[in-house]
Amino acid sequence: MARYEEIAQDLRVLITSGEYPPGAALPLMRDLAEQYGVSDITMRRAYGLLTGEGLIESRGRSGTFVREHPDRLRLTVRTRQMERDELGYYSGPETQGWRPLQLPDGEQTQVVTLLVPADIADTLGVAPDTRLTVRRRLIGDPDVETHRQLADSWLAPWVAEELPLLSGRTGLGGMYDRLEEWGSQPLQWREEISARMPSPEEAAALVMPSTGVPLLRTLRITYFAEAGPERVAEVQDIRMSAAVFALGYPLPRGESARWPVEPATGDYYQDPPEA
Amino acid sequence: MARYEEIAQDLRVLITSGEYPPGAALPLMRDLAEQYGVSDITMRRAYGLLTGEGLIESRGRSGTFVREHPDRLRLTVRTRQMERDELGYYSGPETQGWRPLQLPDGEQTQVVTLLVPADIADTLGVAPDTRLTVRRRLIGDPDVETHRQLADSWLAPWVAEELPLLSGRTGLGGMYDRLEEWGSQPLQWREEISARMPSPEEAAALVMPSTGVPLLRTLRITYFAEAGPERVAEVQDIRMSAAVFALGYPLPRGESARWPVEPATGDYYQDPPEA
DNA sequence: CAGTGGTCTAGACCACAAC
DNA sequence: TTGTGGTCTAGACCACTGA
Repeated sequence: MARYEEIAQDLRVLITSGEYPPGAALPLMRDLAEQYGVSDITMRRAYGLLTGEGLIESRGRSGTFVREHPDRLRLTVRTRQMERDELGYYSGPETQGWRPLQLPDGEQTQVVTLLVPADIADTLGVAPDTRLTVRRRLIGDPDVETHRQLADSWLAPWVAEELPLLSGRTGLGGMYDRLEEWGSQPLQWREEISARMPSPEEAAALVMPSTGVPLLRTLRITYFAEAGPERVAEVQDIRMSAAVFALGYPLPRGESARWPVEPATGDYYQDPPEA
Repeated sequence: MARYEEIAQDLRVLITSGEYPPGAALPLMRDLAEQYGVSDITMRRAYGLLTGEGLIESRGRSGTFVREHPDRLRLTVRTRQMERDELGYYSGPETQGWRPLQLPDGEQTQVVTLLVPADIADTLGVAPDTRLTVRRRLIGDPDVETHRQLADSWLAPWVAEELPLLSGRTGLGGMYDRLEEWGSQPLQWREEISARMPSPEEAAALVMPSTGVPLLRTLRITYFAEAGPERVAEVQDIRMSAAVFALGYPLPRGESARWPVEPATGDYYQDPPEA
């Protein structure tokens, strides 16, 4: 084990045992380096390791502290609201005050053409290197800056072709109604939850550290399945800080619904970074 | 922006634009350092940043590569099986071959007394610094070393007192039946999903990198609610690599079930690291 | 203005991978 | 054997925080 790993391990024990409780200040890097008889840089690596694990955080030039575990918002999906609403996010009493926020470019809704993330391409049934139009929104609590979610809506090409829905004043809520009329069958929804590290842009938009805290990601999939094989109409990609949110699902008693379980592909972020 | 961040950004663009596709080898650190006219260490930091984001990985001494996104297993819970089964994990056709694996100490089931993670203490209704007995298992596919889940079962103190269940040959499956008899009401289940970075021990047990890939975490909560306020009997803490697993939930049509939504507390790993 | 973390360099040695 | 990433050091300067 490398020296910096040993030191990190020492600190880990002190932190998880409660010696340094959440919020406590850690010793100065310089002091500890001297104590251990290692160089500045080696000590920094030890601290860096723990930062990457989400155990500690350095606050600018005022010290290094044990990370507090903030309360997490437990969110549940409400299907009925989803059917009416055009906002792609989790709702409930705790999200009453939520509204669209400004994206980095100053808009509330951004419509751009991007490379489709690998797992969404897979779900939509398009080639992995396809570019599609995506509708992006940032939604959250204007008063609590960390309570926000970034939501992308990807429409299947056949939907975009069949229905002139994206334009004008037809919200997504209206779209679901129209789709059901058009397909003469009810839509179904499912969600697939995963996690990965955020891109710098995502971290900035969601006001979360870009290291130590993962992104919790929900793919909300809208599809027809009643007649014949599954036909995916839309995939919403909802991203939020895993330090701030937890997602809840009731488990119905008895046999739960199932769907095809072919392996999904993973993804990593595909947003075009500003070069 | 620091020099190493600029360089990382350059590489990010090359990777997400497909210039360096998944699996491709990145230039040697030494070469790039020379090209950019920076020191070795600065270039290492740039690479380290991208590693922490999960974009690239270095394979020992054979080079640095763009991370492949492996197929993710999409898992669904089957409630019926859960009622019968004593194994705390997600099941379905793709987990047919799964069985208990050996924990680092060589056992299949480890029963130890540990500090309760903050969010589980909260759910169980015990003080944050309580120590409780936990039953730990590692379950997975013996043939695919990354297909594994680490599951801890925490019993509420009142359950441990009321029923002599932990000992002997009474599995958890049996426990649920007995609990329902005892309480003369059906048990209910819900799941709360979150993510955080793994501890080194968790990363080792789950055969995942300890950096760049988050841990996907499910709290499966067993409780009585029919008569009076909610009474939590057990919390299972199921952890898996977010690069390998995604969790799926069907959304029932209409009003979905709800439960109390007080903020949950966050957690970080509390396992006793070997000092 | 002192304290503290952030960045950067030049140079060195090691250990394992792949041939 | 060579290539490659991993680790470590001593020393320096910067920039923001907070008294």
